[in-house]
Formats: sequence, C-alpha cells, structure tokens
Amino acid sequence: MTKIRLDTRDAIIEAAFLLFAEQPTASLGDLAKRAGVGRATLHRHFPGRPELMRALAKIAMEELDQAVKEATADAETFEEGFRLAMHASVAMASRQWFLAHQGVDADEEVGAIYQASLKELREDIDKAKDEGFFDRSIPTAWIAEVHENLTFAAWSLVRSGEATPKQAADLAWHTFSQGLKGPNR
Amino acid sequence: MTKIRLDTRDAIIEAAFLLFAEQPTASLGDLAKRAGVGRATLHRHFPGRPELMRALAKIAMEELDQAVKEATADAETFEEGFRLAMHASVAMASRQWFLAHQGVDADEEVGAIYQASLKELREDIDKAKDEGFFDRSIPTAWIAEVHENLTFAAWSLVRSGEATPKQAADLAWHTFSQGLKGPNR
DNA sequence: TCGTCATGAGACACATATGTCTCGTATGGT
DNA sequence: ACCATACGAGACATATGTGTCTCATGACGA
Repeated sequence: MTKIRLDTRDAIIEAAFLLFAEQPTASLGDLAKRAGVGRATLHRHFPGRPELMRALAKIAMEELDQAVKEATADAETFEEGFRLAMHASVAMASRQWFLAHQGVDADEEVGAIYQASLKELREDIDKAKDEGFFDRSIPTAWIAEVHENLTFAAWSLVRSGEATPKQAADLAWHTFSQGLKGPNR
Repeated sequence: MTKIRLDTRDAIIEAAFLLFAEQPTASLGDLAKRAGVGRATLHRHFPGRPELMRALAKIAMEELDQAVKEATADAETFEEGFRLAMHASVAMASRQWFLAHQGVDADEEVGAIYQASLKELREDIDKAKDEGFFDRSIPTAWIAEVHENLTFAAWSLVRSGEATPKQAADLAWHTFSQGLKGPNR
C-alpha cells in the first residue's frame, strides 16, 4: 500500500536545496515547478513554508552529519580525517549551504546544532594544530571559515560543469592543506 | 536647498547590502526598519523592489570595480596586484556578495559586466601562471573560485568580530598565495 | 523669522504568495 | 479487474508584501 510517494518527496527536497541556493526568494510555486510537482502536492508533503524550511534544515543536518561521520569513521590521522571530511562536505554541499545560509532562520534548534558542529570542527582544528598540521599563528576561526568556504567554492565549480565532485574536492583539499600548512609538513 | 538627503540614501544602500546578505527574503519593511527610515521614504528613493535591486547591483559593481582598480593601479607584479586586489575585495565584500548572489537576478546587464570582470580575473590568473606564481596543474577556474570564496570567508570572519578587515584580508591572502603556489615561490 | 521640502507615520488599494478545497486521473497493490 | 490513494489542475479565500497617498513635523536655507 503506497502512501506518499517517496520519489515525490525526494524530488521536492532535492529541488528545494538547489533552487533556494540559486534563488532564496523563490516562491513555493517556483519550487513545485522545479520539482515537477503540483503545488497542492507540495502542501500535502509540507503544510507550509516554515514547515518545509524546518524539514529541510533537519534533513540537511542529518545527512551532512551522517556523511561526514561515515567518511571519517576510519581515519587514523587528522590529515586523513580532514581530507575525507572535505570530500564528504563537497558531496553534501547543497545541504551545508542551506544550513549556513537559512539554517538558523528555518529552525532555531537545528541552527544551534549546526553551530555546535562548527565548534567541534574548531576543536579538531586545535588538536591538529598540536600535531603541527596547521600553522599555529593562523586563527582557528579562520581555518574553519576556509574549510566551509572552500567547500562552497568546490560546489560552485561542480555546478558550473568545470569539474567532477571528486576533482573539485581534491582541489579544495589541496588548497586547504597547502594554504594553512603547519611546521610538520 | 536640500534635496533628497544623501545620508538617508546611503543608509538604505548600506543596510540593504548587509540585510539582504543575512536574509535574502527580507521585505522592504524590514529594510526600512534596518535602515532607520520610513517605508514611504524608501519608495521615494527607489520606486520599487526591482528598481532598488537594480540600483544596488549597479552601485555594487561600480564601487567594487573602482576599489580594485584604485588598489591595484600601481602594482608592479602580479603577486602584488593579487594581494592588493584581495584587500580591496574584502573591504567591498558586501558588494561582491550581492553581485555574486543577486547580481544577475537584479540586473541582467550588470550581471553580464560582473561575469566579464570574472573573465578578466581568469585572464590575469593565466598570466600569473606564466610567471610561475600559480601552479599550472591547478585549473584557472578553481583559482578564481578560491579568490572569490576566500573573500567571503574573510568577510564572515570580520562580521563575527573575530578579526579586523585588514587581519582577515591578510589571512585570506596567505591562504590564497600558499594554497595555490607555483614553482617560482 | 519664514518658507521650503525631505521625512515618518499611518491609512489605503493593489499585487502576489500562500493555503485549502474539489474533482478527475493514474498508479500500484490486492 | 477492482479498489485505494497519491497525484495534477485549477478554483477559491486569505495573508503578506508592495506601492500610493495624505498629513503633520522638523530641519535647513533664505
């Protein structure tokens, strides 16, 4: 017995991440069109705009978190961990973009969780500093910013068709690791 | 005889760049409040939302272009040129953000000009590659993306209060130059 | 001091986006 | 083949944002 078609829901979600990244002011009608779905159907899945945004924030957080955790599960060094996290982040860049730019607005709780994950990142950066992976004279906050924004840069490159996700992630990793290099490298 | 107060107009423009960067869906009422002006006054300066966005796009393009041109006027090497351009870009980051994320939408013509300026940037990057400043194996498109996104990273750091514009720009420059380093450095 | 004019506040009409509903259709499970 | 139900299309009411107008106020220059 088929309840709500998962295909439809997924199509809406995927279209939403891409559309709202391109046009944050897009209407629900625009979204329905982009998802190839009727406007009424959109409301069957998500009662209203706030609920949709909250759901997107939650989904984005879960998927991003899981992707990074899975990717870095068997990393033995901070270097390997950051490299794998970068690849996972690029693959989930649409989610991270949403969280960074609509997250707090959409759902305060998810926004707080995202902030907490950024804090974790900064703690890992500090530990990596201890191992000489990052230059101590470079502020941790800057390294975190670079990590996030190079992810977006890679995503942009992918969307423009000038690189595959893997190629873009490799470039991001190269720039990240070389651009913030510490004494032990 | 005082015509339209430039103070008011400038307050609106400045508030608009900051507000629309934080909340792209903000209403004109929100903008008026943020700028500390009445909603009617906003309409006296800019007839409607599309006109406001067009004006912002035009202003952003002019100010960014002039700032970069002035800063790099007496640069003798590509290295110095890129470094000065980075500082100028960070100072004008709110303008660059608007152009990158609302520019085409706001005004097709300005959008085209912005794209042209990015093309110029890529040409300069290619020339700098010839001098060994950038690694030849790194795609020019990636270097351009990094330039833009490190600017945003620096702006973010400034807004969070964790660095002054100068400090942030220095960090961005360091990461940019080290992260994309060519054989001659 | 006086007059001009930009402004803020608020009322108003209008446009667009949002949310609900109905109905006919198609799809998938039984 | 039958039935349940998710769906698209479209009509409709409502909410929110947008744009216009009026009027009182205050600042500035003459």
